[in-house]
Amino acid sequence: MLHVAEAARVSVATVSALINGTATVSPELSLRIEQAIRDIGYKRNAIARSLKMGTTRTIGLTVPHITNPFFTDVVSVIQQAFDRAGYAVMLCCTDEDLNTQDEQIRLLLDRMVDGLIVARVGGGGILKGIVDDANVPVVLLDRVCEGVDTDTVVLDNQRAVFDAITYLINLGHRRIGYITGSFDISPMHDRMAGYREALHAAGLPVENDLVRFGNFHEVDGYNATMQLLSQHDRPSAIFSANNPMVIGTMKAIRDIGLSCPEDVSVACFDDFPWSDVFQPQLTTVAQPVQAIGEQAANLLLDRLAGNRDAPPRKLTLKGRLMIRNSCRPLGAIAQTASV
Amino acid sequence: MLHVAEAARVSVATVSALINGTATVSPELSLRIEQAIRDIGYKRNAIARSLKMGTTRTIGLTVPHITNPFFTDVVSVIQQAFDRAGYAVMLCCTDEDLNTQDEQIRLLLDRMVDGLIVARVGGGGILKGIVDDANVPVVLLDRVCEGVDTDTVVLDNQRAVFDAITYLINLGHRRIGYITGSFDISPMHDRMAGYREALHAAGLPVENDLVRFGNFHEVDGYNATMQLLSQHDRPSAIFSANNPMVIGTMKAIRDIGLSCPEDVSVACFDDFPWSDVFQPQLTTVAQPVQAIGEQAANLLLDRLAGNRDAPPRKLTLKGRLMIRNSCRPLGAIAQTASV
DNA sequence: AACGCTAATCTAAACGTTTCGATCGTGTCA
DNA sequence: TGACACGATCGAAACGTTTAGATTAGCGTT
Repeated sequence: MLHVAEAARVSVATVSALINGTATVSPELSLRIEQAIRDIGYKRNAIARSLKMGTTRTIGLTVPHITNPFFTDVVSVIQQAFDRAGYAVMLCCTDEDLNTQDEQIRLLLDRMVDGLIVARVGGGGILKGIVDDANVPVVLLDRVCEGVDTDTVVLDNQRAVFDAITYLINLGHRRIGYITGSFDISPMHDRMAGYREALHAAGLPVENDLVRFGNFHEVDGYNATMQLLSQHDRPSAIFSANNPMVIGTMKAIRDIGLSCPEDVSVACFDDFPWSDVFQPQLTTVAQPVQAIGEQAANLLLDRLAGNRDAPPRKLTLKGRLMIRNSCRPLGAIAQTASV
Repeated sequence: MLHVAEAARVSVATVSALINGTATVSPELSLRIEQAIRDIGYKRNAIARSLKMGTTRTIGLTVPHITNPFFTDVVSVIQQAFDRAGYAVMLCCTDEDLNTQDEQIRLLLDRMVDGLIVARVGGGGILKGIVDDANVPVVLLDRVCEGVDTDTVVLDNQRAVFDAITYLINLGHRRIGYITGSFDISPMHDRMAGYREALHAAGLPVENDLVRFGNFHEVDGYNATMQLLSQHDRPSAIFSANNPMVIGTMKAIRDIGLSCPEDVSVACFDDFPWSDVFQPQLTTVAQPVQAIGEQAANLLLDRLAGNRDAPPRKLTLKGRLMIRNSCRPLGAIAQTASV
């Protein structure tokens, strides 16, 4: 900028005024300055600007896994929204690990991001402190956090799973296996509640033998399914509360010599673009990824636009059961409803 | 930092020296300073540091689509690598659009990223100028760029497709449809060359009717496949040069009332985690995503470590044909090789 | 006792912006 | 004609660091 000012024989203040339109500068000088900018190929240094202005026009976004199509879709939508608003996005993967998450958040804060969207992992961590400091606005995505009072976008997980399990029950299933991730994160907790609620509503018992834990990876789904299917009285249906794990479930069913949906019905959380066309076509709970991403972006953009003191807003969106052919009717019902 | 210095009754220079270990500071002052840092909860401002140091320890990464699992996987690996090295990653999606890409790159450069990894789109743009300026190191990923001479990691696309098409030919297929993206980007060009080469090697003609263009989206694959299959002499096999389009291909096959592999064999580029278990199990060309990501990261990290003047390094990796059951033997061969 | 050496610490300039307040013509009005 | 307002421009401080070079104190040598 100094060089531009010299070349145009004006002060840096005038150059800045012209660039930002913060003061009127005469047509004559404007011309000279613009010429100098072109000649020199000047580009404003955003770092210096950030330092002075105290804002980076950058937000931080952390997700547990970037290879999970659900997060990918949401990230994509958020990206586009902030892109339109002239913000850059720093994306971090926390790998479902609390320490990593804390580290990433610290990194982002050090870099003076203007806001944070967090699909958090685990319980605790530095998140609460950051939200309470209220210095940078935080939006929680997909996963709420007890004691952390800030803008939030979540799914009505309990209801979504309730619907899915009820669907299975209506098909005649009585022993329904359930594969969950750690209850540390709210969706897993709420989804489990949906499972229980549906069973209760149908007068069915919640059997510990039918619930298995996994850590969000394909291999965990595989192991959990193996355990479920090795039981003497194996479940006739399995619901996977998390999408990467369902691949493992399908592999386990195959490896054990069974097939879906003939021997075992399967449904899971999160939809896939290919679910419609490959067999079995998975029955899934589809999340409104577009809406989730947009709402999260809007909440944060609103805070960034200056609306700092509004009370925390909690948005709850509805999932949608996508019925396909991976669940088969059982018993008497099979006669009439078979595909 | 000023506050810390005052609280510890030392100069800011001493605080800086302690934090960075750039000079020895007495145990006594160290103690006082550390105490003050804790009391105040001081965090070094990375922006101010960047301004002074001329380095942000942040790199820019642009990909055409973040929802494409191939890029997702690669991004994930790159992320981890830079994470380990203490760098942050700014991820941008260019949406397969040259203008967007130029804008994103400018944005990243304004923010003083230390390096750039680009899975570029289209031809031309500002990329060449940036590489030639040699101010910030650039690594090209997945897609080379004529006239842009810099570090590159690509697949041997021609060979990979040659192998896949040859496999189809060996199964007895003679009319093989081919769905490609725009030749603006090198992989599409090279993959097409592999298609031609394989046909030539087998003494088969390259028929224009069998080649269709799409723009990397599912719907493009759908339309292209519809056209291919509506021909009077329809192909017995279809190869999709790009992974999102293959979903469209499968949908078109279904919608037109045919099935895979009975009526039409299908193979495509890029592997999926679910290919192993859903039917038909797609025969694919798997890219070594882990290696691609790691190599790209290493190339850039090496430049960032100071190795600036080494001549551009071009890495070419090999794809691997994953044979599953989406392609069926045709004619005489069918007798012996049928699954 | 004067000197030099070393280690510890500090002062102040710099990085590239933005912005407040000052300055300087110029034209208007009483 | 003098006072005044106004528009255009500028000088300089500030943002929070790093760092070169200055300063100081302590200590062993001669």
